[in-house]
Amino acid sequence: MGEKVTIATVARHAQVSRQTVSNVLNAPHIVREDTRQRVREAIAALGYRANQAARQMRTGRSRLIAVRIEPTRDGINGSVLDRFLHGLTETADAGGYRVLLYTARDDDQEIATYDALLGAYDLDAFVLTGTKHGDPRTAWLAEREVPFVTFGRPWDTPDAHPWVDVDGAAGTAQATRHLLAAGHRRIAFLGWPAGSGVGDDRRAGWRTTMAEVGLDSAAADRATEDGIAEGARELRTLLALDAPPTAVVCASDSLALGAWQAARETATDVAVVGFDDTPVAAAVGLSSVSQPLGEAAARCVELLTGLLDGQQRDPQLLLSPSLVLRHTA
Amino acid sequence: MGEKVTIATVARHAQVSRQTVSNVLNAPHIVREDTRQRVREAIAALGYRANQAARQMRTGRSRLIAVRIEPTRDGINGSVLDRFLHGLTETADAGGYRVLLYTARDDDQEIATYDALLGAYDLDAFVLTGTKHGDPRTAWLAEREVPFVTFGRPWDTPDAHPWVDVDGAAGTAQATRHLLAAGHRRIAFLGWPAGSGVGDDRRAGWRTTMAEVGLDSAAADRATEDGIAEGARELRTLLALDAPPTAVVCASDSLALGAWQAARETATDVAVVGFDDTPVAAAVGLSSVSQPLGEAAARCVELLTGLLDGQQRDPQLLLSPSLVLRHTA
DNA sequence: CATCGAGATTGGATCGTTCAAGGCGGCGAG
DNA sequence: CTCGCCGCCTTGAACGATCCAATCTCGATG
Repeated sequence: MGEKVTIATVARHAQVSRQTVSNVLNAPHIVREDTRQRVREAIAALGYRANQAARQMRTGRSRLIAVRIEPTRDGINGSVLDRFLHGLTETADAGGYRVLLYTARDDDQEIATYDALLGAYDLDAFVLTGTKHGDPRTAWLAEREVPFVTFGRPWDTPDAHPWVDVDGAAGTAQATRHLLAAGHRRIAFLGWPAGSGVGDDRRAGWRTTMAEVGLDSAAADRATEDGIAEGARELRTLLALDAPPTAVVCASDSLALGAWQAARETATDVAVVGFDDTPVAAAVGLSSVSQPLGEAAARCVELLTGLLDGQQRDPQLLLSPSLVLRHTA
Repeated sequence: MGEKVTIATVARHAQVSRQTVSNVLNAPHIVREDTRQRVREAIAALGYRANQAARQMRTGRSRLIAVRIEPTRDGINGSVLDRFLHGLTETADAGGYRVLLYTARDDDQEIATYDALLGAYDLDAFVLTGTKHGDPRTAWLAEREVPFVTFGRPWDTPDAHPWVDVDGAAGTAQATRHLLAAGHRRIAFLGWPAGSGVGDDRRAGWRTTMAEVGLDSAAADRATEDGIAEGARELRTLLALDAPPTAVVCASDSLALGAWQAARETATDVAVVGFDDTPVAAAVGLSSVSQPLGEAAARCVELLTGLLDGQQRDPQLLLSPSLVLRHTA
């Protein structure tokens, strides 16, 4: 098996200088057609691959993008990350970038990791999944002018940095409209305590849709921590109302699954729609709002590569989820 | 913000040569105690971080490990990868390595990716999740002496390369013993068609355990493709037997979920145990055999770093799964 | 025919690190 | 006293790419 093929090997083989080979790779338009052709053939014949380390040392860019992989919190909602990562990797590959993983227990440690990765590997960019109010991580990155995109809107200052997100309100609105069309009038919402951007957004979609058709919603609005048991508990309180709901829109599949199980236990016919279209929803036949994760990932990468290659494009993007109907609604 | 800190900056600050700084980092024992101390202080004071690209160019090693992220096949079983990846990333970080992702549609493309990654990034090692009979990927890697570990045994030639795996037979055996202890005698197995190493292994655990207590198992052995519908279908055929089983051990949570649903529909009391302890199992309360994924990942990394740093250790490792009891068994 | 200039090509320097070889002072042995 | 060795440190070169400035080529032009 041959000794390693460098740019010099290619140059010799194609009877040109190193610089010409480099130009063919990085600025093809300034090389004469036939020369370019000859160099390309030599590259193919020798199986030459540019050494990233050498390129990186000179240019300071690594063509590496970092993403955090989280400790699979819940399990039921956690597996969403999986699909996102896959999309990210695929799109990045297509653009000549690679995806590097990192973990962190908290924000401070995550910032320390940024520092380490930037220092040692010259990372080109970061993708953050989810942001919260007053996120220290985005501030740190922005201050140092490190390119990054978040999957999830910044809830305080909408234009602070590039982001891609899925329109949660549109998702719950769609679910609510579907239930209305099916004849339901008393439609409840099962969500998280006010204060989380994502949760409030999902609640808003339901509330405004109800208001649009002149239905009052205040009494049928529930807020609780995420979880199956919590979903079941809240559904029972809803059923205890004078005018119990005939359908429930939920902020997560965990809550939806709990609600569905509770409804079935009490032999009550209640339509349920979850959120995220997790494997669990698919497995038990739960209708759910599905996020276009692959597309979201692709857009994140496109935004980043656009940023890195200098071409500015619209740095904010809101995607629409779709409703997956199964047998619970 | 300061200009970049290189090894030369540290050397000047500590009043030594570049090489001495390098030695403190890579071979501390050959540097005198007080000098070492002085250099370490300078490193800390300046916030120096070794530039990976430069190091890599010289040594040909990148401290990068690649893992394939799969296209989330089923969904129900797919989310296992997530936990494995997290464990991998965490352990790798601790050992000073980073994890790089890649995708591939088929074996040929995967091999092409190996080539590309090795050529451009000087990858140190690969982690493969799952192997099949006569896997071309392991052959390719072995031929080129690229370090790699598989999560999953090679079924043809057990000692061909380093691997970590979970003892599937032990898992189904444990499940079967649990059911026996609970008084069951007619215990069926719901698995995949013979020929897949993993599937045959899981079946064997059940069969030998049954044989040990003198119970015949042939009639209650079912083989089908993976899936919820398939699990439900097979359970119905089992219930149609003259002596229907009172319990079923399954090769996957998909099959188990299908079986459980079918059993409940027909109002038959059948104990069900799944395999993999997926989020779905947790959500619906399905008992399942749980693989120690975090530990498996950690061992994979340890094996690799051991290999890379020259110290040989036992290159094959079989971990024991554990039975998670919920309310289906 | 000499000159010009645009475009293509060339050689040298450079990025930050590690490797290979060599220097220097002190200690023990001949 | 001298030599050799050893421990500790320093110097020069190299890894493979890109950037920069200088040079070459060649057709067009005065």
